[in-house]
Amino acid sequence: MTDPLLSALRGLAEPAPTTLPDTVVDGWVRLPGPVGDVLVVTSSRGVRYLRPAPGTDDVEPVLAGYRDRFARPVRPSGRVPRGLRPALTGHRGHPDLDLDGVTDFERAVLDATARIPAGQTRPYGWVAREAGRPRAVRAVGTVLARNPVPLLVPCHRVTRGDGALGQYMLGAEAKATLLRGEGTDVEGLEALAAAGTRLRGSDTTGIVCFPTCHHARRITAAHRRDFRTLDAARAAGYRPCRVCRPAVD
DNA sequence: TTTACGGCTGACA
DNA sequence: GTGTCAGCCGTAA
Repeated sequence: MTDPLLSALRGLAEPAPTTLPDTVVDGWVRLPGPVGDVLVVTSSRGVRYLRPAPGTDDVEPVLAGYRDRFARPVRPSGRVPRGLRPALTGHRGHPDLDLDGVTDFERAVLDATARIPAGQTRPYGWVAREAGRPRAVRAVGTVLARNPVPLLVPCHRVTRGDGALGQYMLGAEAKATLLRGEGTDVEGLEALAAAGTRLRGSDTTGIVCFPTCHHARRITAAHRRDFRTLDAARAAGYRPCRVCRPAVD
């Protein structure tokens, strides 16, 4: 005679049956991404997790990482959330995200990062300020290092304060590749960093921006003024751009 | 409760 | 210009 409880417990160790509703079990799918295949885990509410896919078919280490972090079961799924493919191929597309379980600070950091337009970059310090903790710059790096959904929350657009690209979960080279793919002039950024330029203003408007700000890029060479610090720009009579917000006024 | 740890930053040699 | 150090701060163990 079989003990029903033992039998049920044994069932827990088996792969989740495909008849389980999506609200209980999350599903993973492998998709091509801008720097190689990715594994994406989705709940009924949206994308929860994205990581580089292993070179082999053995996806178990990635799934184990997911279970460890979220304590939720996951099974293969053919379902691709709306907007995910376009988001991964550089087109407009914003799949729903399920950021359940992240702390308030983490959410604020991810939200701020998600507001950085494609083709532009912002420093860690900017993210910290936008997240409401201007001094938690280092902690922003920690949060982004464990971004559950890189590429979708574009942490590759967050750079060091001096303009250097900085580190990235998928490697510094991937960071540069992703930025180039979005039309960012990476070499130009590095040249600015080397020159100590952090802000760029227009002497016709008296406004300073981050160099990648859409407004900064329209300033003609004759009217361009580069600054090393915001204080220097202010001393010269410039005010921060209200779009890229190098500072709050 | 305490400690250690980072995708950082600014100051100083 | 480059290298080092201390400070910073939210998490996880």
